[in-house]
Amino acid sequence: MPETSKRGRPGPRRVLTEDQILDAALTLLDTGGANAASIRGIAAQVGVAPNAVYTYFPDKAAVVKALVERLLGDVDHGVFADRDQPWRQRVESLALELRTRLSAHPGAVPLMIGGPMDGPSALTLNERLLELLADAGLHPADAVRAAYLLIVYVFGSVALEVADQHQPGPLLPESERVDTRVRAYAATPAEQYPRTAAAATEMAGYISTEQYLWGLRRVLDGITTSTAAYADNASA
Amino acid sequence: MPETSKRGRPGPRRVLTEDQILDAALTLLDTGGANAASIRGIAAQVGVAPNAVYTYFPDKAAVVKALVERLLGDVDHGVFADRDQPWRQRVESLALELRTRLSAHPGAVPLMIGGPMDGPSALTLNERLLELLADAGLHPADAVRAAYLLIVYVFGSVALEVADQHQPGPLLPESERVDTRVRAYAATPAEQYPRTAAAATEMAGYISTEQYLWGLRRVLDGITTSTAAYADNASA
DNA sequence: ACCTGAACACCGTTCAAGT
DNA sequence: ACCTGAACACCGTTCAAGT
Repeated sequence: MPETSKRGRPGPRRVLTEDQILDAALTLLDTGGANAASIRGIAAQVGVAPNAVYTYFPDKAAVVKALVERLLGDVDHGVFADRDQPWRQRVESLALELRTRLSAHPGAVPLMIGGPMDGPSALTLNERLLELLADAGLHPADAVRAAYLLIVYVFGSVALEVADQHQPGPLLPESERVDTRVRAYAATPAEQYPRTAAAATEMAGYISTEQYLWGLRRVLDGITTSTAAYADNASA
Repeated sequence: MPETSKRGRPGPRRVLTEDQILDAALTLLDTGGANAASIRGIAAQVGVAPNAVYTYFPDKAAVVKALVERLLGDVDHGVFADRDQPWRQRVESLALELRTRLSAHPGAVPLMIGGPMDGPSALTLNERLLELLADAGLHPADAVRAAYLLIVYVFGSVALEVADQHQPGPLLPESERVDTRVRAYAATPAEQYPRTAAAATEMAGYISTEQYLWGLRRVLDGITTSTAAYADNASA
């Protein structure tokens, strides 16, 4: 909340906005990885002294929290809001949208899962997911557990995917992503790890989004078979 | 590998071992959280100058890597090795063992998922999991995908659980763990997040291990219903 | 070969100014 | 009220010694 003038005289002028600071943090994150978003780096990026940042945020944790809040707030709720769509389709849309948003800023992912996601955007997302699962016919108790399972799967997948990339910077193109894992598997001695080594050839044509959706569908299958969920969709 | 004497004269003596350094790192991690394992802190802990650590490890990343390797190496393979047990039971045993090991050092969890898990212990674990799923009757291609799904679930669960705890130090006792989430949910305004707020009362008696096993079983259900896995176990 | 002191280039954060 | 320079207590890492 910028609040350009709150009372009396505004002082020698507020030369920045919170959003500019978050923009700078995101830029540093995108180019230098999770550790690049330093207070001093941000300050340099926006052209103020390091301690000027403390006029806008009480400490670095608050900057990170606000950044996470903004990123989660950017999630497009429209793609899974249509209640005429089959519920599994809606969950897949949500999961893909979330993954796309998170993958856009890999450097921010460790910051997200580094602390509790309890901001308004996270709560809203949780609320929408509970609504979706209620639409699916799940009892409230099941919906709560299922929602958490889905959150774990989505964030866990993205976190491991980001972790498997050694360098900072943008995530590799789709075609090379699972390849990181394949290469690691292929490099293992086949005598000691026969199945892992064999998996490398097995996974030759894999695409990371396919693996992501395969796992998501298994999770949805599990939820469907063990709850009162309306099984509106064949599994692929 | 300590290698007390490799050739000629050993120099003015090797006053430490790699293991002592890792012990010190773990101690700091356990008491001060993920950021407490600094090279300088470790050096102080073991009583040497900071740069002495660089005789044993090339840089901090190598220390972290060795620590992760050791923690994953501590996983007891015996608990899921028995091939006479139903395969789902064996997966549950593995998942619980892994969770116990990881939860024992919450400060190390961000370090684990902060980089690729491609050490010998991680590969061995992967190999054992592939064997287990082969025993279950899965085709190799399915086994590879299912193994990755299970890895994502286990590490994602532990990572989010650790993240939900604000303070460093040991993980809260079992009875208070999901409570952290319950409290966050209960604090939300019911008008804006009715389902999330209702979930708080729904989850009143939840135990974190129960939620963990519930999710794991849904994942196993999903794997069973969509592959050639031998369905040897009723779902709970 | 191993350890040390000293230094360099960083951090986050605080404090006493200046406007 | 907002920004600054200076400082404090930290980092990881390197380098030139000493033994």
